[in-house]
Amino acid sequence: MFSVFKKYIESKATLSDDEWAFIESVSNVKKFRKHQLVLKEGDVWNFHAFICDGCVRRYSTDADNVEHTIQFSIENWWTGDRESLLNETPSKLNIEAIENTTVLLIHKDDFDKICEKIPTFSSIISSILQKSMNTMQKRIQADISYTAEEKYLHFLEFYPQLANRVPRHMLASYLGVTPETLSRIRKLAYKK
Amino acid sequence: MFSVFKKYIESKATLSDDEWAFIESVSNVKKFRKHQLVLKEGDVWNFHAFICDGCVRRYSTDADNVEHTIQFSIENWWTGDRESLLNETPSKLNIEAIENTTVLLIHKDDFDKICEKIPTFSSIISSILQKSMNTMQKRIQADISYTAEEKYLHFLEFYPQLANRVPRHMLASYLGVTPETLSRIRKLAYKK
DNA sequence: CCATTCTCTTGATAAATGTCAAGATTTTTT
DNA sequence: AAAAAATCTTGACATTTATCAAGAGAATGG
Repeated sequence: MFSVFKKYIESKATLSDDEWAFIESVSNVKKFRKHQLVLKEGDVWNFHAFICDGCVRRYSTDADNVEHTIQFSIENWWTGDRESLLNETPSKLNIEAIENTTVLLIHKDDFDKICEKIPTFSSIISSILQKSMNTMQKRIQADISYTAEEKYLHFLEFYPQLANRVPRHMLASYLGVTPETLSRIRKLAYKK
Repeated sequence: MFSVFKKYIESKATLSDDEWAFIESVSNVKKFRKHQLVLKEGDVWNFHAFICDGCVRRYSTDADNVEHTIQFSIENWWTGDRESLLNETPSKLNIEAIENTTVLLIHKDDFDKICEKIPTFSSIISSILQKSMNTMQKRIQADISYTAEEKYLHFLEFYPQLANRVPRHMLASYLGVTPETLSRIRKLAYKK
């Protein structure tokens, strides 16, 4: 599964064999069954995590025990809890495999070493961060501007692969509506 | 006004006189009157922008000409349009001074040079980016989890300085509700 | 393959928020 | 200081979304 990661990085820049050897030496490939937690609320998150295969969702649980899905991540995306990673505080999030999933984990200390040793890698990562910020900003824009129906259609447009892959009640919690509302929206959208 | 920026950076790390001289040589301090646009939709944004004094808001305008405030930034924060900066595409956003505002602008090419020459600076910036991502994520969580009233109270809690500084209709558009709804929420919140 | 559990949909009703219109208040301009 | 413009609030009503309850449908485990 390391090859998936290698292919992903090499689509952005070329690294030497030595560099790859180092990266591989600090990489851990771990498999999670559907429903297993990659990160459990309360634990400190110490990794950078790349999805080689499968699908996970990041979510928080509110005072009424309702789950709110912050993000879905599929193969060739990253996941994790940046807040816990950065501040070394217990995470307030859960990350759950919603399919059988293979994750490549690199401990943050090792990750920092890679970035130090390999400036190319470092700049790839920073460009990924930038893109990820753009994505988050678009999400915020959608959240404050759109009606529930518009949010759903927007999601379909931007993540068509995901719409059929994630359970609907999780999609509802991602969009910030109840499953019932999503169900009704879908019914209306079909008619059009 | 350069001193404000210097003080901000020096609260995080120390740079040499030479390094400061270089940074200052590529910095542009620009003043904006209340209501003036720092960035106009359609223009390409080429800068990194630090607010020395004042307050701006970043907003988009939707198909019905309704404005949606994405973020407020005051002194000691950054502003700009990362998407336009990164992709060199016309911006879809406006940035408006909502007070008389002083901004320190550094052209992206110069900014990249600073980061190359001064690794300390570069790592300060990347840690700021990380924090900013955490903030955005919390915003997303609030947007999908909270009722309008909770969003307002949450805003008061996290940005007490801002609540009295920004016009209410802009705050409403930041929270994703109409000015009328915000007005009613405030009335209820007082009673409690 | 059946039973159980989980997920999705539908209906009835309640609650939250939006829309439109008008008046009060504040700010800006002259 | 007065007039004009912009902002904020309030009321009546419409629309959207949530809640609760029930049943249909799908996935899961023995």
